[in-house]
Amino acid sequence: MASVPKRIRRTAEDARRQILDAAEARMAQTGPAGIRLQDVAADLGISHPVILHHFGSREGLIRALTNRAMVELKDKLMLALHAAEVKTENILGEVFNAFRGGLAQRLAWLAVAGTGEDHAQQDMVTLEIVRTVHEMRMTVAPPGVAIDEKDTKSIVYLVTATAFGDAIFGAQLRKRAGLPEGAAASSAFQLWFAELLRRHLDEIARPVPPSAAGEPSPTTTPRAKSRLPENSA
Amino acid sequence: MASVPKRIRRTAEDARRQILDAAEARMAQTGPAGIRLQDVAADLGISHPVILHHFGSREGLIRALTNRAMVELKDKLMLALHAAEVKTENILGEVFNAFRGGLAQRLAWLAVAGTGEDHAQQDMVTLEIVRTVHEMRMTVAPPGVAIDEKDTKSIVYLVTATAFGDAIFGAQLRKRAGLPEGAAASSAFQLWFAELLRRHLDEIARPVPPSAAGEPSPTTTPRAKSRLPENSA
DNA sequence: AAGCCTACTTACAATATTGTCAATATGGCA
DNA sequence: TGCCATATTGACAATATTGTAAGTAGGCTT
Repeated sequence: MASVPKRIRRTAEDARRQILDAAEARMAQTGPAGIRLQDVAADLGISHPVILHHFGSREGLIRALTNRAMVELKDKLMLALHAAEVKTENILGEVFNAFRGGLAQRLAWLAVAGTGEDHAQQDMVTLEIVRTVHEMRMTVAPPGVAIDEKDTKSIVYLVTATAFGDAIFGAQLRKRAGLPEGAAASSAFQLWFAELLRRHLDEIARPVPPSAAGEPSPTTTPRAKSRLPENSA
Repeated sequence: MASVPKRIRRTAEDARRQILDAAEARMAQTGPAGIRLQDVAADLGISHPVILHHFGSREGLIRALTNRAMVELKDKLMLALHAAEVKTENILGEVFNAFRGGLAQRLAWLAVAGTGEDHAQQDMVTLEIVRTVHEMRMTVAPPGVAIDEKDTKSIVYLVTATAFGDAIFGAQLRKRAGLPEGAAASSAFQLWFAELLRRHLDEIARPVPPSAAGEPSPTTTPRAKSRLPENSA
């Protein structure tokens, strides 16, 4: 009768991974407030001090969760960027794909749930992303076209902010704005946004004589003013 | 000695307003988790059951907070739209101004903090915004150009999502992406984004023959496909 | 097979936080 | 001036949740 094993002893690595998985799943359902040690432990069939044993505190769990999400984002982005290779047209689509699967929403929630300290890991990941994107852009750029690193940083910023905003408020805003819901709608928005961005990239890639930085004629297609504004201060 | 009034008796309206102000201020400092009845009450020098008396529950307080923020957003947007009037160039700048002062961040936090029910008020506000924006666009549009309401809805969605993403992750992302911080940086980003959007609006305003709705040629400048994608499903 | 490391458990502590209830006093109003 | 509605208070209840401590047991090494 008592063939039920009283205890399952995992390796520390396995335990950590399973706990992170459970916490992630719970957060996906109930939002960041749903990460309660007792509940997460219950989902795994363990007692909640196990979580404290492996992560030190609830904050430690959230930190680990955030770090893992950041690494996942980085890996997906790197994969996407290298998959697109020189085919510039597809890069943006690949990048948007990297944010899919609730990853952006997870990161957004974690950013709100966290108390906001110890961003060392996240900072490193972000810098690596910016660096890689910039190298990609310089590789792709036709000779004679200088890519401003500020421009890369701004693009990374815009894409990230938009993806996050879309992830958090997507469902609510779409419903309230009267747009259809579901994955198709989000995908359609991403296509539209990618098109918008690609237009900017096309203009960057076009070499402009340095003296022609005047005002764009508003009636014709505004092709000048392609660079991002120089951030003063 | 005891000239200190033992009790200050406010009107119900005043009490509600003061409580909302205090909760708002506290949230601005400590995030959405900082809205604790005891702390908010302490800031006002009252006891925490007063809050429960006026708002029923903590959820009620957060609902009221959200509603007030939504109304504030609506008022600011309406003011901005009517201030810009027919001058299309400035509309986007005005709209971005409406999101300033931490309003977007407040709304974003509230969206995360709330349990997500009873969106009636917010839905009404959103619909009114969409309706007003659409009327503005139809007024401004040159004769012979039909403005698709789906396009308006998508634009409202994009602007809102981006403003929210910028509000939540702005500071963090800017720092991590290596962009300068401060109001100037945010303003520069808003200028750049407004420019991006204006380009889209310019293309919309250009009347297209209805038969030219085919596939865009990928190699040349993608000038077709200017409308937002039709959302299937 | 013995022993050790440590993952795991049970029980408990500590605290914070929302919410209830009866009593009080305050300002308007008759 | 006296009454009344209700804003406000203080004390208490209920519960949830993080964290601690000491002991137990599982599996790997020797």
